[in-house]
Amino acid sequence: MRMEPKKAIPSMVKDPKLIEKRREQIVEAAVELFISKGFHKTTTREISRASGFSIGTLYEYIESKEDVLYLVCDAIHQNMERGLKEVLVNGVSGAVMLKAAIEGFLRVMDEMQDRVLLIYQEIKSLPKDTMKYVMAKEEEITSFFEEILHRGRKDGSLNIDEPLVKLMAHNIVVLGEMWTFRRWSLRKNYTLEQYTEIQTSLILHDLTGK
Amino acid sequence: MRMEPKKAIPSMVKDPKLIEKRREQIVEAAVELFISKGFHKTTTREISRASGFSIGTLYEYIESKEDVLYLVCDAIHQNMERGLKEVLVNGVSGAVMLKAAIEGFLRVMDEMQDRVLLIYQEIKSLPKDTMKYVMAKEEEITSFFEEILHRGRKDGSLNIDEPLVKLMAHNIVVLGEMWTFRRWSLRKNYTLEQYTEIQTSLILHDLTGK
Amino acid sequence: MRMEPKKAIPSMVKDPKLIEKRREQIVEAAVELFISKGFHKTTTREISRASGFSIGTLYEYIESKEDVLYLVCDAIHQNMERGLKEVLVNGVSGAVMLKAAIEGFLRVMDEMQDRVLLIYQEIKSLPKDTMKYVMAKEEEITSFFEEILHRGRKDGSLNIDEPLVKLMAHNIVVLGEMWTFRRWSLRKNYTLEQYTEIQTSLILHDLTGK
Amino acid sequence: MRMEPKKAIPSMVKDPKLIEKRREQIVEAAVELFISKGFHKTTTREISRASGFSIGTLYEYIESKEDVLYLVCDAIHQNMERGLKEVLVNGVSGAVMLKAAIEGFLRVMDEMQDRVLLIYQEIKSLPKDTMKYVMAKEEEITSFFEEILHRGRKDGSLNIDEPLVKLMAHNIVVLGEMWTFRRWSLRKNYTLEQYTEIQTSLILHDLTGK
DNA sequence: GATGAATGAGCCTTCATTCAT
DNA sequence: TATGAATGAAGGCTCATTCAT
Repeated sequence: MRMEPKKAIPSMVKDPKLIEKRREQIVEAAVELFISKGFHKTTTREISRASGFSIGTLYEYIESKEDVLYLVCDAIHQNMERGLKEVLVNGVSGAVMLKAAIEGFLRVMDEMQDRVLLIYQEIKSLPKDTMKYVMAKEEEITSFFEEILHRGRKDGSLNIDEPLVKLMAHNIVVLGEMWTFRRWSLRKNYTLEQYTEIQTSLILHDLTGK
Repeated sequence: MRMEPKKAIPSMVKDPKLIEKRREQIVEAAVELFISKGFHKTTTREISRASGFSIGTLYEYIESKEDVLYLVCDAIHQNMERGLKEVLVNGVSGAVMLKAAIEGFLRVMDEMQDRVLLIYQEIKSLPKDTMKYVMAKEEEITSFFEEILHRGRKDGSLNIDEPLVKLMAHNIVVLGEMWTFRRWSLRKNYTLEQYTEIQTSLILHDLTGK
Repeated sequence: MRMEPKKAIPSMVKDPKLIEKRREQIVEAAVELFISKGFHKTTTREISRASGFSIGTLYEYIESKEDVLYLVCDAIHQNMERGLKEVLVNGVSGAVMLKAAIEGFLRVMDEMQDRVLLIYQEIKSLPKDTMKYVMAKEEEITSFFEEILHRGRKDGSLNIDEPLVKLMAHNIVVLGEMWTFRRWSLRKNYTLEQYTEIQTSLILHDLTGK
Repeated sequence: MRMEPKKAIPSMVKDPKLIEKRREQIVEAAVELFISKGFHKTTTREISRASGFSIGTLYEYIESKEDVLYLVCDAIHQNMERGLKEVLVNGVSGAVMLKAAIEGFLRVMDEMQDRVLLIYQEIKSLPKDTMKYVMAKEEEITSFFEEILHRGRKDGSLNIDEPLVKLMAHNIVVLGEMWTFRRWSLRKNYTLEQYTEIQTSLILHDLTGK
């Protein structure tokens, strides 16, 4: 999984350690606020207050409110990536790996549902330019599954045509996202375990015939 | 497909015909604006101007900016419903009907992609109360596919367990939505026809074994 | 009691009977609204609705919202005058007449408290020009008591110097007004009868020594 | 004279000294504007401009336009209190004290006539809740005279029955207010000195027989 | 005469951002 | 580095008044 370049956000402060620390505070505060009130209804004052410092200080570490949104999206993606990497088991067939990856992915999506939803709903508020960085991350996650599918294709454990790989990877990712943004209905009818079990077996049925 | 009740938006104007006409103008203007700039960045003045009348007149037909968003969401859903209904063929098996419905649904989603996206991204800006009306519509669409699946189950043309019906309906709807909100990637790799063909065959493979 | 000239308010309508009728409707509706919400917070729409006709019709009988306020003030003053005139007894001494007049005046003020207050609080919203007409009415009421005092002075029943007459008249009128605009405190401690009794005896004590 | 609690108006600014200073500027500017144009016809922009800062800054020190009105009323009352306190002479009989108090009170009312009028005419524009604070001040002033009357009653210098005390205190206060809100007529006929002399002697005549 | 839809100036308030300390 | 007071453009909404029907 190749890492996408980050967007560099200028800061008035020199010390990189401090920048990192402060931005962590900002993100932690902002995530909660964005989730509960949305990006537009959250004020910079609220962000600075919840971050534990003044509005002036906030602007020492960012250049605009939208930077905070970028920082937040980026941090969320980082978390997702961490969760995905933990799931990877080596020395097994692509099929086995896929099953584990889907299960792990759905577990991560379940834990991060509010954050996933946040990205989906607020991404459009990013400047066109910045949005690309975030979309790239999204693509990265898709390619995570693409790679597993490829591996299974090569080792013969998965029965899938080349042109189908990309789409199937999308399907899997959407499976996870749908658990977050259709939760109002899905939760009423299925537990995470049930959901995982059914969706996994549908996918594997398609790809292995079993 | 049972119709959900609409939220009644009070108007200062008495003539219902006129209300309908003006609200159509409002919706037409607002959809474009919301799609291109987003709900929050669109001003009420812009809406009124694009609708062809003054800000005062706009407020004769709505009570708040959020009402416009509701009107827009409602109109979009109505269009979707119309599209879906046209697709229904009678006197055929559930399986055949499902295939046609998916194709038709994807066609509709493709035509309305911007609008579908709009609903997904701005729905959270609706007052909690109003949001329910819009979510109900969303559920309605899902149940459209649920009913087809049920019919196929009964006539034996579809092989699906009862508890799976709801989830499969969701899967199908998400299939359509994903064509709109992952278009940045899907379009690069698949045409609508390819997408339809692959997804339909995956679904039918799951449900008919063929 | 010489009548002050009224301000003439132009109307689009020719029939004077109709004008009078409509304006009565307007006043009746507006008084209630002004009392409960104040002049500024009452809209012309509300006035027309409460009057029983459309906003367009309202403006056939007035030229501005302030005209309504004038109409209202004028009607209230007319009522007060009517009340005062009823109180006048002839063929008695000035002292007896004064006692009766004060009692009657206080009764009228008690009955019309909300309206009296209304004039006091909203009079400043009248155009400078129009305000004069209303102030003149106020002066008229004062001179009502002035005349009684004069009569008592002449017939020897009241012991009062000429230059004191005007001030005493004012004092009496203010006595009545104070029952309306200090009611939040006076009502807690005195009934109208007690209030009347005390104030009357204070006045008469000053003017007759008894 | 027991002090009534003030209504606390939240401010975005932390420094209490600065808050006080800025609010003084606001009050100074707003009093003039309210007197000349009335509360409703004065805009917040005018207030901020006349205060010497921007509209944004104005709202750092208040939460709503009505807060300004409260601030203004409160400041006026404070001035009145200061004026009243200066008038108090100790070590004298209640009767002597009363005479001095009335004279002082009328002098204060004369100096502050526009402001007194302002309170009377705009108090109703305050939120019900806030109005109570202002009314309490009004009561406070009445009780200032009540106390003097009580003292005179106790030391035998004033001849007044207990139940009459409250009403007489009201009468005195109204005497002062009437000098402001009937000035259009009183000024034409009496100077402040004449007015004071006559009213004082009427009161004292009632209370001492002299 | 009556109606009521249309108008738009103008109001109060918010909030991202700056900059002197 | 940190602070927080100051700024003012901009936004949502109201309402007195007009005028075509």
